[in-house]
Parts: sequence; structure tokens; C-alpha cells
Amino acid sequence: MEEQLSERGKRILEAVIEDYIATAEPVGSRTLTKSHALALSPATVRNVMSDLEEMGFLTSPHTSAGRIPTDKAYRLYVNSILEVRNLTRDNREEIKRRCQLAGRDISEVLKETSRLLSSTSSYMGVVMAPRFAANVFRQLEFVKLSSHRVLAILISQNGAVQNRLIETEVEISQDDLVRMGNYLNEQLKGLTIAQVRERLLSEMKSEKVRYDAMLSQAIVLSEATLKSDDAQIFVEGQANILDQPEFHDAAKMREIFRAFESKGLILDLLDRAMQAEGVQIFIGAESHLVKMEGMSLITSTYMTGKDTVGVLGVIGPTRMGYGRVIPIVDYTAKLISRLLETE
Amino acid sequence: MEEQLSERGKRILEAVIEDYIATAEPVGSRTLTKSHALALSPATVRNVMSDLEEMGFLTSPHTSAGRIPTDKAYRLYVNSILEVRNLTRDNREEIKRRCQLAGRDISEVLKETSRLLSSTSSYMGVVMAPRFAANVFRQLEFVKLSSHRVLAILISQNGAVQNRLIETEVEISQDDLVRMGNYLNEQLKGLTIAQVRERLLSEMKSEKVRYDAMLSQAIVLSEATLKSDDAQIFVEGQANILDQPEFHDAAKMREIFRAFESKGLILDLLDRAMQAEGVQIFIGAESHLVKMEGMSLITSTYMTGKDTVGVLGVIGPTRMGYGRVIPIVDYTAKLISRLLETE
DNA sequence: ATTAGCACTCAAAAACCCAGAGTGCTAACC
DNA sequence: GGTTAGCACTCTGGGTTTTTGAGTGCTAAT
Repeated sequence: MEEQLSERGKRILEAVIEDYIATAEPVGSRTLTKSHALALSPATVRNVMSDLEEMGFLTSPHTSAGRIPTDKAYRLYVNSILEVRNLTRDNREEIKRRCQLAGRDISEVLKETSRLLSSTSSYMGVVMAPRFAANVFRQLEFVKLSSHRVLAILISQNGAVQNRLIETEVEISQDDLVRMGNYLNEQLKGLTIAQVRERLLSEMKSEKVRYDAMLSQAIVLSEATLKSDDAQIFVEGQANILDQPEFHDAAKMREIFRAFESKGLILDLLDRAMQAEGVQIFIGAESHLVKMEGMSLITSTYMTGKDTVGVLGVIGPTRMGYGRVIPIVDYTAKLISRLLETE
Repeated sequence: MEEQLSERGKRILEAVIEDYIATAEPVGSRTLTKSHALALSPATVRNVMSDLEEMGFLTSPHTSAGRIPTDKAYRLYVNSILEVRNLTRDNREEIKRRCQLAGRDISEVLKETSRLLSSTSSYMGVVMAPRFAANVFRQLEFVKLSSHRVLAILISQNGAVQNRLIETEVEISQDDLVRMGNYLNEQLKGLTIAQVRERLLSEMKSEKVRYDAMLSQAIVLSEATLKSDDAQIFVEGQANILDQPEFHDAAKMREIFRAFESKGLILDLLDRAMQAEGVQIFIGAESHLVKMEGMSLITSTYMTGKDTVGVLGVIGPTRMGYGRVIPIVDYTAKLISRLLETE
């Protein structure tokens, strides 16, 4: 049963996949011979397709419909058949243009990137921001807003900013706040945010702190600032997938939207994608997430310097234009990496 | 034709509206007499309904279906028939619990509020953040990230933070940046952000700046920080409206999602809602936005101290549980107002 | 090995029918 | 007068049946 795939078999499988990608309809032997110049009769094609079905590359939704590619077929396709097109100059220009980070806040840029991915691919764009905790600490700032309210602002070396409003037990003067800030900035210079946190937690237990009320204040404040660092994910262009014919019916649509409403699902996926460097492709059930059947995900990691810090990508139907989307994702990731470089 | 609406007419109209809200089906005379204890025969009800139709409160999708309320009917209903229920204690507790702003960044809180509105109403939640420009300036901070990159952080009195990455032409030392910051903070104390901007623009033209390179740098930097203040809008729970039977068919769904994808539409609406203080209700076509037919919007403004600074609300189908949603919106707005008070 | 031919299959679309809910009107009723 | 029972009529939605057409698998001829 597991005989090798012939050259002709490959050609035909490719044709089927491409037709199916284009039309979303099961493709039959006759249509295939017409659209692709195969110099073969429908009957022959039928035989080959029958073989392909046996090998698990095609299925038919029912007898007497055409056939559609299985996940396994897509896998083969992206691995060894597909040749990735280059981006057009225009495409590249547009991506570059829209990824300017000057003059904007960094998460704005990532959001825009997500939007960009969505609109150039016409599927859904996804960007996971660098985990704040992995960034290098740059500066911590306390600003007194009112008697018992302090705004803590935490700045990382790459320009990400987080802030928290803290209700303090006792009133602290702005001067004291500044002093705390200076002290901590001095202490924490060069650590990653995660390390900063560890350091603070251990200090909290130390003897010294017991006797220095202000220091302990500072530590409580900054600890409050640091806790709960949820990954930021930007998902854009959900409406795009509504245009895909496979989701035309209302029930399916609802399901999809429900699934993506909480970002947990996407987070899981992206976390997985972050394990390995570079472009990765998850096809349908491969992701082992039930909700993802019928959908594929193309991701690429991006980095600052040598460290992988985030992932971005495109989610679309399994039946998606891999050849077109892969280079988009790839190029965008590279661009973002370049932008984030701290010179 | 424009005779007054009798007491009985009102009662029946109310019954129709309530039935329709509950079932989303056109309601007929017979069902009406059954569900509401009206002590009238279907025939009589029919007569009255016929009158109501003539007056423009009801329409029938076709002969021999029941009737459905028009926008005009809803208007009358919310204005003079409906009595707004009070919130249950549980409801109030939950809203309070989820609106804690301590420990979080202010826009996080507003986003959560939007989520809250959506989940308690089971429609779509909308929150427009205070226009940053209207806030009172608190502090401006420049942080050097790398040779030509400066992060500018702008903090307002109420704890909102905006930051921008700025690529500078020439390298500026961190010391100089601090000095610039101090100078500007001194100068700009107490102004609103909008005023700050005006002030800077006018300074840029003044003679003094010509001769002080650093000052002019500072002004360029902060001007870069201030420009482009787009309103922030948080929309949550879009998937909720997919459950509404009136949007069950795929085409409608798509339309809705497309409409809300760009937030411009919502922005227009909310801007309008901000004109007047307190709870406002826009029913269907009243908003004069084509896309909004079939949908209603319940909003309330919220304030810090005496100034209206933002709006929040719920978007749902015209056929929505006004009596239930209005107090939710109202209460939430009041709560947010209280939270934002600068003590 | 390939292909033409043919009988067979099945889903989707069209055509059709029917029941049910609703209406408007008229005539009787209180 | 307002109210109600009765009746003929209308329309939609749902279910069933028919038709159509694309597609298959097999066999026999090339």
C-alpha cells in the first residue's frame, strides 16, 4: 500500500491541490484535464487519483463528487512540491512602508503589522509581542497622581512600556518616589525584567528591608508593577475569513469566532510555533487542536539580535495560498527583526 | 390619521414589543392574547393592531405573518412605556468587582469594562477612552534607547500614558534628555495636553528657540510625541451578536462584521453620543447610519469631576432588552466616573 | 499502459405540496 | 357603540419528490 509516489502522481496531486485552493470545490478528473494541460485522458487521471486516494492523499466527500486533498497531501505539497514565489517589489515596498516604527508606540507597530499581514494575505493576521519579562530592564519610574495613587511605569530597553496604577496604603511624597526610582534603577541596571522580578522577591525577604520602610515600599511598588505579564497578542482581519466559502454557513462562522474570541487558543499555537526558529507551517489537525481543523497556520519567529522574542503569522483555511503567503510571513518577520534591533 | 394612542393601544403595543423582543418572531393576534393576559379576543386585538400599523408603530413583513414593531414603536417604548428595572445586588457586585482599576494600566481597565458590558448585557460592549488631548498634563519623560532612538513618554494627571518612539537626527545624551524633560515639565505644568501642544507650536516659532538648539530639540521631540491622538475605542464581544437570530444568515453576519471592523463607524456614533450628558439611546436608523439599521445603541457618558470625558455603552439588535441593559450601562458609567475621580 | 464507453451514484437544485399561522371583513352580539 | 365569532383568503416554511449533472468504477478495445 505504501508504494512510492510517481512523478506523474505528484504532478496530478499538485494539480488537484491547486485547483482546490482556487475553487474550494471538490475537483473531478474531467475538470482537471481541462484546466491543467495534462495530456492525459480523464480516465487515466481517474486511475491515478484512485491510487492517490488509496495512499491517503485524497478523499472524496462522497462517491460521485470530486476529490479533495487531505492534510497529508498539503503537507507533502508544502514540503516538496510547492515552490515559493518571490515577493513582488510592490509587495515588499508596501510591507516596508507600513512597518515604520518611528513615531509610534511599539505595540501600535505590532498591531499594525498584524493588520498588514491580514490585508496582504487576505486571511487573518496574528502577532505575538515579545514577552515583556524577557526584555532587558531600562528604567522604572514612579509618578504620584494623587494622595494614594501612584503610577508606575516600567520601560524596557527595546522601547516597550508597561504601566500600572497602584493604590498605596500610606501617602508617599513625589520626592521619595523619585528617590526610590533612582535607587532601583541603579540596582537593577542590565537585568532582564524576569531577573528583576526575582531579585526583588528575594530582597523582600532580606533583613535589610525590614528596617528600611522606604525601600520596602519601593519593592512592593515595583513588584506590583511586574506581576501578571500576560502575553500580548494582536489578531486582525477576522472578518476576512468570513469570505472564505468553507465558512459560508452560519454555524461554522459562529464556531470559528467563538474559538478565536478568547485568545488562549491562539496563544497555545503561537507558543508552540516559538519552539523552533524560522517559518513553520501547521496544517489542520496537525496542531492537535480540535478547533483548528480546516485551518492552517503559517508562522515565523522574529528576533532582536540573536534571541527569538516573538512570533507572527497568518491563519487561514487549510486551503490557503501557501505559495503566496509564506514569503509574506517570512519577509515580514525579517523586517520586524531588523526594526527591533537595538542598533 | 394622527389620533392619540389610547391606553389600551399602549398596552397592546407594549405586549407586542415584549413578545418580539423575547422571540424575534413576528407576533400575531392570537399568540398575543395567550401570552399576555389581555382579556380581549384575538379579533379585537387585530383591530387595535391594525390601528397601530396605520399609525406607524407596527409593520408586517407580509400579509399573514404577525407584526413587528417599527423604530418609532421602540422609541415610544423606551420613552414612555418602559420602566427600567433596578439592577440586582449580584449584578452590581459583579460590575464593581470587575472594574477595579488598581494594579492595572488604565486602558486595560477600560478594555475590561468593555468586556464586562458585553458579558453582562450579552450584546456588544463599547468603550471610548478619554481623548488624551483633553487630559491634564502631568509629566513628560525622555528615555534614550540607543544612539538615535529616544522613547518619549507622556503621562497625564489621570494616569493615562502614551509613548512614542522617536528617531532623532542627531545623537542626544541622556543627561540632555533629562534636562529637556525638566524644563518642559516646569513650563507645561497644569495645562491640558491640547494646550500643551498649542503652546509648543507657538514656541517653535518664537525667536528664542532659534538660538537654543537644545530647546528646539526638546520641542520637536515633544511635538512628535503629541501628534496624532486618535481616539481609543474598545469593542468587545462581537461574537455575542452572532447568537442573535436576526443575524443567523451568513450574508448579514458578514455585513455586520465588516461594518464594525474599522472602528470609524463606532467612533462616529460615540462622538455623537458624547454631545449630551447621561444615558442616550439610538434606535436603528435614528443614527442616520445605514449600517446601523436593525441595531440599537445604548450609551452613557462618563466623567472625571465635572467634565464629560468619554462614553461607553452597548450595541445590540433593535430588538434588545432595553429594560435590562439600560441600568447596566448607566451603573457602569457612574462607577467608572467614580473611579476616575482624582480623589 | 491508456482510453473510450457505459451503467451507476449521489448531492444539490428545482418543483411541488401542504399545514399552520395570520389577516381582513362581515355579521351577529351585548 | 364596541366587541366578538366565523369564514374565506394569503402567504411562508418545511417536507417530499423529481430532475439534473458531475463524477465514479469497471470493462473492453486500442
